[in-house]
Amino acid sequence: MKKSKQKALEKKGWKIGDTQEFLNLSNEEMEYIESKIALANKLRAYREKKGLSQVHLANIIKSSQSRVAKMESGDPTVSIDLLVKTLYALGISRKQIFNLHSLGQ
Amino acid sequence: MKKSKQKALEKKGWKIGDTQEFLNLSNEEMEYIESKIALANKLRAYREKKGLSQVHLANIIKSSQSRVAKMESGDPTVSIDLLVKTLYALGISRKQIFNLHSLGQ
DNA sequence: TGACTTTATGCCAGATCTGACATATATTAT
DNA sequence: ATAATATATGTCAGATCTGGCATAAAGTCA
Repeated sequence: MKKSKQKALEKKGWKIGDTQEFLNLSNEEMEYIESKIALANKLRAYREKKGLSQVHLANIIKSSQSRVAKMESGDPTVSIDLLVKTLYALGISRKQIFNLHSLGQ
Repeated sequence: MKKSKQKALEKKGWKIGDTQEFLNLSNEEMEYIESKIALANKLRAYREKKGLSQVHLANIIKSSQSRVAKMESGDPTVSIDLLVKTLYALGISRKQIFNLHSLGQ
């Protein structure tokens, strides 16, 4: 893993510890973190595409501007659940987020 | 929404309330619940494909059999985060779960 | 049948997440 | 430059989630 990437993640608030510990981040952990960051990027892109401010989006989902900022920055205190719920609130479809088949109803 | 679907969700522990309230479940809420159930189904399919019991999987991810059972049944007390982390622990790739582009590193 | 394995359900203390607030730092327009 | 708007960061009480335990129910096999 590149040092630049470590710096980027640490800046986002992920407590990595020393380099040794960082290098030992398991693939699962990296996949999870990168999933969150990718969802965060998707959220920001959609919000901006709709011309909404973070305050406006916060009102729509009944949250706060600070939480929206944290969602979009990939803050470790934000769950994938919150990101997914927010993307749905913006009108994104399930197929646009997940590679999941229908429930076969 | 079909009555049969309501029954199925209520059996899983989703507190829907009366029919009126159920009918008012927003699209976002339905998308969210169905996303979780789809991930739950995916998890069970992968675990069984690998020939693992819930106990074995619980050991791998350092959790408990009961939590694995709840994950696979779409229990409301299980987060998408936990489902995603568990899928990654089983070796599923990000692309297999999300329609997300790489972070462009 | 009954022993054995697996999965499901209920519960709870401790851990994590959330909304909200305050405040700081951009960014934009004049 | 400075006012106005937008975004970022820190904190915390209350809400939600998690692992683990106990126990029930369901499935498997001799």
